Amino acid sequence: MSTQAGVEPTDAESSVGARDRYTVGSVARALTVLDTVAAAPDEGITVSEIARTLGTSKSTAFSLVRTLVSRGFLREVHPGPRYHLGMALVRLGDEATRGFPLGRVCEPVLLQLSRDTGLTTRAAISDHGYPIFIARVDSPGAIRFHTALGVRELPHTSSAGKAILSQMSRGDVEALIQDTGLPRRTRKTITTLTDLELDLEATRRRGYAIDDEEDVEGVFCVAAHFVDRNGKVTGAVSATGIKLDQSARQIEELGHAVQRAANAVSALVSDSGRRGLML
Amino acid sequence: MSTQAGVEPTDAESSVGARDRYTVGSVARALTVLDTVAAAPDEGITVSEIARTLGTSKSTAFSLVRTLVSRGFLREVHPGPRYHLGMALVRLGDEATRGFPLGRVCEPVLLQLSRDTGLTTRAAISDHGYPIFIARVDSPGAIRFHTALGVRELPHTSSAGKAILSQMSRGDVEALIQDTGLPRRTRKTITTLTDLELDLEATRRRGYAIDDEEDVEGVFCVAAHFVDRNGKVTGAVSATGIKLDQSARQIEELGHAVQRAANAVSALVSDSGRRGLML
DNA sequence: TGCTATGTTCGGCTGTGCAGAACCCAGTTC
DNA sequence: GAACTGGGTTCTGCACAGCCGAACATAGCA
Repeated sequence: MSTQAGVEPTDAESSVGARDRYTVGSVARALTVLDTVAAAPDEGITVSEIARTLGTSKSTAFSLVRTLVSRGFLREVHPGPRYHLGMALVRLGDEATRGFPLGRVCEPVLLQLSRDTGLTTRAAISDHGYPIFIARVDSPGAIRFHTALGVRELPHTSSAGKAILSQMSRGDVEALIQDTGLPRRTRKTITTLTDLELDLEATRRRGYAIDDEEDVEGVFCVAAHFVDRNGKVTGAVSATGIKLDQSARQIEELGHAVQRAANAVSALVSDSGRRGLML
Repeated sequence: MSTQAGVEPTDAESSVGARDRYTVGSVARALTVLDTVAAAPDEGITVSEIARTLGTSKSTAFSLVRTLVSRGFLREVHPGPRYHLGMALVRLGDEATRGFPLGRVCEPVLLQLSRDTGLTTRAAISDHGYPIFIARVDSPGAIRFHTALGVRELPHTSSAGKAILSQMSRGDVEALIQDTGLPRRTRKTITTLTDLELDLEATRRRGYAIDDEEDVEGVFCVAAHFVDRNGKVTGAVSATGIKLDQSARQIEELGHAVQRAANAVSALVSDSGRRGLML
């Protein structure tokens, strides 16, 4: 219950390290290189910049980069040697998604929902209450949201997160919020526990969650949770578009469409006899 | 021109190593772990198995795995600790595809083509003549091909490869075939240079390439190349389905649909003012 | 022509990552 | 239930691999 104590398990994992005595340093460094390159702007990143963010010498960063390049995890783009993520990551990423059958199961549903609504649609799995998006179908329109896959989003600012939270017990929600807090993202972000409880109650009543510019200004989002064969909440389906003063009726229609999609996913999940669908 | 000489650049990259003096061993080992896990069957792989395929001690493999797990590149699935590719690879893979804008550009076109034909559609870029698929839209139907992204396919067994080859000079094609050979995949695979030349000539005449069970038994595939703003061939669009005695008319219609899609990609590529679209 | 940025190469010291052995633990088999 | 056979985990010590720093090459800029 109380948080101030907390035995002392947070000691080692304070910084990025998480060195649990078996961590091999150079590998951890190399992985950090990958993260660094991923976070770099579109035009790529130089060895020197990598060395700076890693806090290592240029020659060390150079060796790591060369190793990653030789295996296709990074690619060198001239001029002025700049590095991008490589083909091997496309390959492994594609393969990794196969490990989450849920994503593949959702895809046709997302496709249909995207066609019906004209919006970008996504599916998230619940990682202890946090939504992690694992599948996406971009809207046919020109507007592109930079919606990353595989990252743990905040539970209280995304509609998918709130759809998941709405099905958790009050105690679990409070415990989760203890950990993560309620950081503000926009002026409309929910920042108090009572407001969150109210919103979750409303979500339960109407059957779908709404994110009205609470995560990103100008972005509107609706989501509904889905369950596995045992009724356990495993994730949510969401549709995202730009905020343009939708009428209450439009929102309701959208909400129901998303709900139908989520139900379809629930059915497909129960259907696919294979247990698994882990996480 | 001649291939037999070849200064001596193939010395070091003989085995998997490619240790160009700056390679850091433990990182290379860790990357091999990722490849190993990726190649493992769906139910995952154990530390011991990894150690065996790596040819290292259990404890070494254990350290590497722990490091990768702590960073989310692998995930542990009980019971009987088995490892799968992790969420970080989904994230980086998704991010990596952003580095190939071509993929994102193609997506709506592939979506449309998939809707029109009911088939799985893909886009490949040409890596020195070899096709590498970087985008895919699965067919809505139940049949799923295991079509991996990011892997270098054989040029002579895939329709995308032949579509690309058909636009290369005879000399370049011969040089390429010298390197890769014409390995047989099915009983219908083209295995002689003259047959290949004939097929490429036919491809040029009709404007699209056909793979009639030449790569996988029972799989039929049609592809057309696309070009960048300078007219340089940068890749191909393909549609894949099961072979079911399509009529000549049906094949022709399919071919033209794929051609239209490829032309659409060419237009979009030239259109998107940004040079880049590298590789 | 300097100046400062980059990438690249080298050699030497130190620390770390490796192997191996020992230890658990769970499931089989007799 | 004992013996056996996998698995995973822990520990120690040594050798060498991986770091750093310094030096060099090169490119852009004032």
